[in-house]
Order: sequence, then structure tokens, then C-alpha cells
Amino acid sequence: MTLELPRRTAPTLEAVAAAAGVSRSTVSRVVNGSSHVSPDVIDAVNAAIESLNYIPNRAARSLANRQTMAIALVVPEDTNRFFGDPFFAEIVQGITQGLEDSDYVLNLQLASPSSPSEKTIRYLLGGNVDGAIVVSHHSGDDFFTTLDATIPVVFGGRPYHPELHRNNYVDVDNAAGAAMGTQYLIDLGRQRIGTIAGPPNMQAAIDRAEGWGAAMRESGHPADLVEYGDFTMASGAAAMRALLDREPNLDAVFVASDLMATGAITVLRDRGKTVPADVAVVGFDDSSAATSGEIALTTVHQPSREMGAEMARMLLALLRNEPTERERVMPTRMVVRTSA
Amino acid sequence: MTLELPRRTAPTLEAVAAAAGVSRSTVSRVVNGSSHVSPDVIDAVNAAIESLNYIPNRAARSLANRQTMAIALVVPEDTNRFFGDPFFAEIVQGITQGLEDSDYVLNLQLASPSSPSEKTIRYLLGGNVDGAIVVSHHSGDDFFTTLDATIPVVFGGRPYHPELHRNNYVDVDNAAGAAMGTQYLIDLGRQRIGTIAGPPNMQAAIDRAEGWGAAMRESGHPADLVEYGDFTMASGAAAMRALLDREPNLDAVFVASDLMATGAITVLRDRGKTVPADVAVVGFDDSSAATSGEIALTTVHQPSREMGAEMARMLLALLRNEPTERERVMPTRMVVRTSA
DNA sequence: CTGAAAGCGCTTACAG
DNA sequence: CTGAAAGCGCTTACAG
Repeated sequence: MTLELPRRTAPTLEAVAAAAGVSRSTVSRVVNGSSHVSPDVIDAVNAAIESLNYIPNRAARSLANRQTMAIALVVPEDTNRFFGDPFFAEIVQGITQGLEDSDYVLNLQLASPSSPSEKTIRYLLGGNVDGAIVVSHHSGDDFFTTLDATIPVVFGGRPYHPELHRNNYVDVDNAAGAAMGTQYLIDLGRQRIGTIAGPPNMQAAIDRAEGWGAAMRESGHPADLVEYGDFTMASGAAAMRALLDREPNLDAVFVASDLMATGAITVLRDRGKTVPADVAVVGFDDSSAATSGEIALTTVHQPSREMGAEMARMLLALLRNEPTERERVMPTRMVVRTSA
Repeated sequence: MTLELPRRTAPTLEAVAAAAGVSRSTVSRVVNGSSHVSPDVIDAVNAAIESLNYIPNRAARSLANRQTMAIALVVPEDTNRFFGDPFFAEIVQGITQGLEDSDYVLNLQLASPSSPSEKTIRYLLGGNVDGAIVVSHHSGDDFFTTLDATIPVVFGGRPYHPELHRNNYVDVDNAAGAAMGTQYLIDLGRQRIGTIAGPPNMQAAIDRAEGWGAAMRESGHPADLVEYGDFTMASGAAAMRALLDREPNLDAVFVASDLMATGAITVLRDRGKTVPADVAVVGFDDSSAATSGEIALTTVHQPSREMGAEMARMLLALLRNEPTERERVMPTRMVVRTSA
């Protein structure tokens, strides 16, 4: 049995007003930093706030001014994917950092990868948050792409079927980045270059696969060796096996994420292939997964943390009705280590 | 420049009442599933809700009934630690699962490891959540241990200095678990057994170090080989180096977390030691880190997911004023793989 | 610069 | 079973 603690009931604006000998309006003004309050009144009110330990009730405030000062970070991925890929950690860090100087708090909502649950929908639509950042959007999820009819939304990564909706997003040029990574392998003189693509229901995955294909075709190579993963290590391993079974002479592979590349490398070594001598591997992300394995990955770097910060900045601008570009495309670059 | 979308203003209870031809009270009753409403009225109201796409405004509801239907998961760790250790992923999964059938949403708050920020404090005290689960508590943080004077709190892991406060928590018997892991090494006939302990400002770390010490002393071994890490892989590696420098003949080590054990093993191999032949390693957690390295860890299993679910259950009971035990200690067990 | 008053969208005794 | 009314704790024109 637990001890029943008498829960303290929090002091209200009213109490502060009484203590400071002013009206509630005035207390509200100083709490919200409004100008046009005389210095001594400000001091008196602050003293009362201090001594009563007053903290404004957020529900009341929200109801009155229709702002929650909270934003949702929605990640339509299951817990394993979310926690398993360091890419997300960096995005979250960036967002947190971008929000630091603001008054907004970030509420993380793990949603279902297929379509958002009733609970998520009610949360997003029920006035719990002023805006949302959606990272890792999948096709079929029109809820999120149309959510901005209700609250401002910024996507981390161009949403699927971007032509259908005019959503705000920050992204890298995935196709160009992938082409760069592939070109690097081509320039190495590799002949049979495959790719492990991400899930075809995600725009970034599609774009990276296309970038690989474009680079291959432009240099006169066949763009036939494609296998798909879902951005997890295990799926990277499985795709690598499939690729090797189809083409034992494969001598390079462009992998759409570092985590999948790590999985692919395990398989290559199991099959007796040396990396990079027999098979060169280029990843994508340059997340901490790139350097956590035994073979440091040569990879296409995307500025994940900065992207997160940029998402926060963009959403803040929308929330404040400040002008902002609808899309922000950040640069990628090659990071050469040992896998290629 | 972004396109200014005219944001739809959500329908209110009032609108539903009008549409259904009943009073607001009645709509409120059916929304909240109160009994004593006639079937046809229920149908009429539901039809109106459906057609208007009504979602109750949470701020208004909170203000009126003093419930937010939200609970905070507070983790006083930086993003790297939180995302880096699969232990947290499992706890989160457990909590999420334990909350699934309830109407509560979970809001994750990453706090500072030292002391909570002003933002976190205001969040927790400003009526944003009905209760909190605090995982990974450190010493010096009396804010969290006294937070239950304001809202119900459940700790994941016995808080530091539990004798000072009577907090609710779910935990394993860390000392017993560590003793079991150490005893396993002793039974293997190992002679020089060190330990890599967790940070001494965390209760679980202290308890595990004590469990190791107790098992050592009881079997007549000196309990002198202790080095401390902070539960990260890198710190496990550093501690292993220190241990080896102090005692080159060490032939076993009990490590207070799987992640640190993984780091320790890298060092052992770098120094030319075979695991388990030269040095046997026993970890703690049995998280996914135990099997992600090249040498599968023999480890002390703690039921992280179930613990998370239990935290949720306990908090829900507190929230509903149902009786519940103040502490729940769950069982550990040895999982023997290859590292020892 | 300051206060009285209305209102935000709900819930909840209180009557009936 | 149902409704009128008060109230939750703030903010915000509106006066002055």
C-alpha cells in the first residue's frame, strides 16, 4: 500500500495578485513580459511569484491564448528502428538544440509506421501542440501531409509524393548524394556495382536508388543490381546476401544507410570477401554507425544535427508567422574512410 | 516564402450540442462515456461528433477536470547516452506497452543529468502531466525524489539514497544479481576477478559494485580490482585498460552493463587476450548489446521490458488511486553465452 | 501604466 | 435521463 501524500494545490495567478496587491491582469502582464508595467510593480509581482513559488497553469493559459508552447516530434517508426539507428539520435539532438532558446518544449511521439493511431491523431488534433515535426515519413500516410491544414508541420526529409502537397521540409539532395557515392565507386574502377536501397515507400530511399541508377547509367554501367532493405542492420545483411547470390562477382555496393552498410559488411566477411579489396562499400548518413563497426565506413555525409536544428528553426518561424522558405536542402559530402 | 493556409478552427462541444439538439452537458456525458444517457441520445450525439469531426480540446478539459491524461517519462541523461544504450529502448517499449490500453499519452523529456533545467521543472510542475516516470536517477537530484509531493512519480530503478524518501519504484535486486554474476565467475575457477562498476552517483551502480564485492569476500577473494565507467561503451573500454594496467594477470571481470562489457571486450582483444579463455567477461542487462558484438555476452538478465510495463502499471494505479505496492523488485537470472 | 470584465472550451454538482 | 449555471486559471481587448 502506498502512502497517500496530500498533494499541494498550486498557487494561482489570483493568489499572486493578492500577495502583490495588484490585479490579475497586471500579474499576467509581468509573467508574460509585457512592456508598460512600472518597475516597482514588476518587482512586487516578481517577489510574490518567488515567495509563492508560482508556476502558471499551462492548461488555463492554453485555453485563453490558444497556444500550448509545445511541439510534437512525430516519428512513424517502431521503437526498435527509432532507437536502433543513430541517425535519429542526431536529428533529435539537432531539434532539441534548435528549440533550446525558445519557450517551446518538445514532445516525442512514436507513431505506427503504417498509419497513425487514433491516439496520435487525437493528440495532434486535440490542441496539445502548436506544431509538429514529422521525421521518416512513409507513403500511404496522408494524415501527416495534410496535417498542416490544422497546425504548422515541418518534415524531416521530403515527404512521399511531394508533388501532391506543398509541405515544408528540410532535406538533403538524396539523389545527388547517392550519385556522388556511386561515382566514387566508379572512379575507383569498380565494374559490378550494386546497391542496397531503402524501403520504396520512403522518398529518401527512392531518391537514393535513383541517384545510384543515374550515376551508373551515365557511366555506361548496367543499373540492375538492386536489393531493398528497411534501413535496419539485419535488412542490410539480408539484401547483401541476395545481391551476392545474384552476382558473385560484384565488387562494390552503394548502401542507402550506414546501418544497413554495417549489416552488409558482416555478410561480406562471412562469405570470405575482403572489404574494400574484394568489395568496396559506400554508405549514407555518416552517423555514428559509420565508425562503430570494425571497418570504418566510407560514406555520404548528411548534416543530421544541423538538419534537426533547421527543422526547429523553420517550425519556429511558421509558428511565429515569420517568413521562411518552404524547403531547405542541405549539402552532402563524401567522407572517405576505409570501406571504399 | 510559405503559403499561408487558413487554419481550420476546430468544432467545439457547443457545436456538437447544437447539431445533436441537446445540451453541452449531455454531449460531455457521452464523450466521457458516462452512464445514464438514453441510447437514442447517445446515437444522435455520436452522429454529430462524427459528422463534425469533433475532438475535445484538451486544454479546456484539463482545466475543468484537472487531469491532463499525459504522463512524462523523464530521463536525466544526455541524448547520446539515452540513444546509445539499448536498455533504454527496452524500458520505453515496456512503458509504451503498459500504457497502450489506457487513455494516457507518454511525453518523453530528456533532462540534464546533473539537475533538471528550469524548463523541465516548469513542465513537470506546470500542470502538463498527471504523473511521471523517472528513469536513471542520479544523486544530487532531489527535485525528482521530492516531486511526488506534487504529482505521482514512479522511479525506474531505486532512486539514489532511497532511505531519505519513500518513493515508488520498480527495480531488480542489483546487488543479488551482481553477486550471482560474480559467483558464476568464481565457480568457473577464476582467480583474479575485477569489476567495471557504473557511476557511483547512481544507486544501481553502487548496488552492483557491492554485490560483486560481497560475492568476492564471501569466497575469500580480495575485492580490490574496481574501476568505474559511466555505462557507455567508451567508458567500459577505458576502465578495462585501467584494470589491465593494474593487474595484468586478471582472468575475469564482472561488468555492470552490457554496453560497457562490449567496450571492455574490444580492449581485451586489442591487448591480445582471448575471451573467455584468458579473461572471462560477465555483463549485466541482457540488452540487445549483449548479442550485437562478435562475442555473445554471458550476462545477468534483467527484464527491462517487463520493468517498463510495471512502471506504467504502478503509475496508473497511483493515478487512479488504486492500491499498489510502493516498490516492485523483479527477478534477474544468468544467461550463459560465450564470453564466460 | 492599471483594472474590471468577458471569454477560452470543457466538466460537474445541482435541480428537476 | 437531461439541462442551466458555475467554475477551472489564465489572457486580452476595452476603458480609464
